[in-house]
Amino acid sequence: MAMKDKKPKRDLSVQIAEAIKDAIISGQLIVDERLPSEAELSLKFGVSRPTVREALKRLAAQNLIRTQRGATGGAFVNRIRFEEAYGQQITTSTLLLSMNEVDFETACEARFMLERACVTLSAQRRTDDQLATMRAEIHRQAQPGLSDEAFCASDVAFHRALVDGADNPVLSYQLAGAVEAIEPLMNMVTFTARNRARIVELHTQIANAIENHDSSAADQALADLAAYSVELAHDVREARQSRKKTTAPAAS
Amino acid sequence: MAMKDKKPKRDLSVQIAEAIKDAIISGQLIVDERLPSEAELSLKFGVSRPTVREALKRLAAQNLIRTQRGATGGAFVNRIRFEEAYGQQITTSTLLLSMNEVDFETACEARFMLERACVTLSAQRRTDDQLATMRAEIHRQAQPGLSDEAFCASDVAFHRALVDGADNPVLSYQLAGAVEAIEPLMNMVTFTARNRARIVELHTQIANAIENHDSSAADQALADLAAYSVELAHDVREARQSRKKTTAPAAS
DNA sequence: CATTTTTCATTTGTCAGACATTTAAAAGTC
DNA sequence: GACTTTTAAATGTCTGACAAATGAAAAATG
Repeated sequence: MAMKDKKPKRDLSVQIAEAIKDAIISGQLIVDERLPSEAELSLKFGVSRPTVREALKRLAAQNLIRTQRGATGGAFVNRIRFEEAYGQQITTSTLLLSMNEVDFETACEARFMLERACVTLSAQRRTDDQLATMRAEIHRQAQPGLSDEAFCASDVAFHRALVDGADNPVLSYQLAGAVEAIEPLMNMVTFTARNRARIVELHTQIANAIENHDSSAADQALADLAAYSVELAHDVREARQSRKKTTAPAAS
Repeated sequence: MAMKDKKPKRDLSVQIAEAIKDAIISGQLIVDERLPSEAELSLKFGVSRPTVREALKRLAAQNLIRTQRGATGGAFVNRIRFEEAYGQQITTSTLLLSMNEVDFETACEARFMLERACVTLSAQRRTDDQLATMRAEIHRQAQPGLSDEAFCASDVAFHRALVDGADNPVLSYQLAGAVEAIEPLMNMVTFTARNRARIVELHTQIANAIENHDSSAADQALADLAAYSVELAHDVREARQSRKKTTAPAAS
């Protein structure tokens, strides 16, 4: 006898949320279309209004619908925009990393490999405005009194401009998660003046290559930056481990 | 006077959900930690239990928590796993594409640029098992009686194996969205025998390059496949437009 | 008639209390 | 000790109600 191994008994609000979600994905419900009112949905699914509401809240949390109060209010199918999708992407990526499923090297490798996929296009398509942003961030990074957090934030802004230079929102969307999610890990690094000088140097190489529409030079500079980031993280980890040995010895 | 433009009045369940979410992201609540019961949360936030429940359902929809009934039950912080994150990623990517925010060329470009970021690593690290999977899918794709859907599914499986060859879960996670989300668009293409032969040929080139650990050859073959995909989609669009002209003439 | 104001019905947001169901631990039984 | 029963705690669901928002219709006003 075939067992239905996935559905011992699923919560009603989950079932309802999935039914509506499928209707949206399959196109039965189109963008900006109004769903039936909660009372109508209660009748339709044969459940109480709180249950329907929990289902709708699940969908709202995924940005699939928005709700509006008032006479002509209700729940409407949401057009998912990149801005909102960014947020979800960043949250998920951040948690995936912070929950120890991924070590720094792996995340860093993924981030730079993805970014290298962009620079080829960025070298071809970058606008003067995006280039100016990159230059401005480099200039900021070279200033002496900058805090580590501000340095990292500028680093993110630099790479954001670099990625946006590819002029492909799908790439920007994907990279947003990869670049920003790694920022907290980067923030644990204490950058020495020498580290910063090297990073600024590499950033300048990238900007120069982008300015000259030189894809391969940009790719090479980014590869160097990737290697240097891993190296830095490696040093940090070693320093931490030696500190650990000092505080908790006899771990052979 | 400075207006608080973002917070005219946010719903209580949203506020509570965000408070808990921040606690999770900031590490105040760690993985598998139990949240207070719904009754306790009601007291703590000064709201009713249904409101707390709606907040918890929002978090559950984002896979941030799971709930369990019974004496030792409650809401627990979820360890986000790649498998679950895949699902969200694919859903979001699919909707972003299907809601017309993105045209096929853009999505296709992003997908193949990202995939090219993987093949370098795949060429270095692929296991014999992954290579065998790729060969098997190629063999399936070459069979004559295959439906378009099955051909596309095999295409996805092939690229999935290719991506997994990079042995980097973060890359696999990112690519899963890009590759699978585009499948519905690919399914609209009716593949002729000649199309398939060309795709199989390119897949074989990729597999050969991966087998020989030849990164640049793999990259080149994938670039060719990208160009061919865009070409195919272009033909499909033209055919559709000419069909449109036939049914609605006088469009110059 | 045109315009402004008021009223009003609709819909979501929130609350209170209750019962059903599930689950594991505690108590009881052999 | 091993097994069964009871019990308490927690989520899941229901009912009914009121509050708040909001647009539209109705009424008042010029």
